Amino acid sequence: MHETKERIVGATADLFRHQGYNGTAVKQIVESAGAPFASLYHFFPGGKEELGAETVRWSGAIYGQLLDVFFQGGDLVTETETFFAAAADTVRDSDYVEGCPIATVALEVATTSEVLRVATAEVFEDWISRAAVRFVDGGVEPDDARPLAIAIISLLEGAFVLARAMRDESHLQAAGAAASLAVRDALKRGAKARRDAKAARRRA
Amino acid sequence: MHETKERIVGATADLFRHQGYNGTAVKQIVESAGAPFASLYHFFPGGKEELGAETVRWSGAIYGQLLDVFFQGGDLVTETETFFAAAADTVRDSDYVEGCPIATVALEVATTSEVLRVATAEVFEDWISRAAVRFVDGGVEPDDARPLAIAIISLLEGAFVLARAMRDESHLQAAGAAASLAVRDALKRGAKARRDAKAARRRA
DNA sequence: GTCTATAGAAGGATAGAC
DNA sequence: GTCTATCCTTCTATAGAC
Repeated sequence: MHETKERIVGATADLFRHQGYNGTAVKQIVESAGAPFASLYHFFPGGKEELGAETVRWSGAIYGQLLDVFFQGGDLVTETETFFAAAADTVRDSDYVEGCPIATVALEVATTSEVLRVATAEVFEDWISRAAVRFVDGGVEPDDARPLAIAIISLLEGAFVLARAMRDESHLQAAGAAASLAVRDALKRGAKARRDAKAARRRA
Repeated sequence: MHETKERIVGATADLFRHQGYNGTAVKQIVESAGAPFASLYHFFPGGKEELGAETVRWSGAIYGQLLDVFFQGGDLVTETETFFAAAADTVRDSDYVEGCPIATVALEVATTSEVLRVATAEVFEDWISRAAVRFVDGGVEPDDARPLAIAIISLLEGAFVLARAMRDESHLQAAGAAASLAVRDALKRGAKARRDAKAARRRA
């Protein structure tokens, strides 16, 4: 990607995460990116909406990689707890400015811009299916993996809302405990399913 | 409350839930409320921000009553599942327009308006403590009640984000299942604590 | 690809009559 | 408390030179 274009997207991602889509002005973006105003419309002929969609997909991909960083096929329970602890640290250390780069925009545009809604939906779908794969690797039954991924991501997103509004990281800890419980439950079911399958094979 | 003022707040609440704070223009509000433009500044000398704060508190109180409707001291697990099922119905029946009236605004203003942030924080605190009381009534240990309430509300908020963005109610079902699990776990701990206390009394 | 300037619409807010 | 008109700012977007 062109250097200036990348700076613009990066600056936009920061601003979206802090203020959302409607709260971020195009002028503020180019200023923050140190980019010429005309460059924005050169790289994004579709204007703010096109830039917004690309930014959503870009930061969605960046954050999606975090799932790969935290879930590496070790103990799923520990990894889940570490994941939420890291989120708690981030939100606190940023003085409750940093949260999810997608959620604010997603809620703002869900009913007002189909282009942007689709972009946020694709990011969430990527996160969910990516997490589900990791969970299966970790011992969760395939049928349980997607609902579990949805629950984990919902807990994270919801806790970010509470934590940022109330300026209190403990919400992410409470959500992390619930996530840990959900993972343990899914692993228990996975272990039972494998035992049952083994017993069935023995009978056959 | 004065009739016109109430109409303005009600219309603002609808618009906030659908488009958020920054996405809603004051002109749109008075138009939607069928109210004279000047009335807005008569009732809310502080302008959009004051109106926004009052709207957040008003719809927060309305939605808080839903907790009392769904959690009436019956079986907590059933009540939790009914609560999430109702949320799923609402979001689907509204064609994924209706979600939480606070979350969008909360994320938008968390770092840009202290007045509005405090309003959203107070609503969330009300919801959490209100739910925690209900959970204790239902058999959850006092120390477990608040974290459980935070987890339940996080699940609901996060699932609303996913459901609206992806136009799929199943996320609320997955979140509801996790909520149900968390409640069952808390009830198990509550029952055990009561057994232990009983045994301790017997020994004494 | 970048510059300056500006159009044109929409935003929040106010004045002053009634 | 409500009416109409309007101010000023900010916003997105474009024009046209370089």
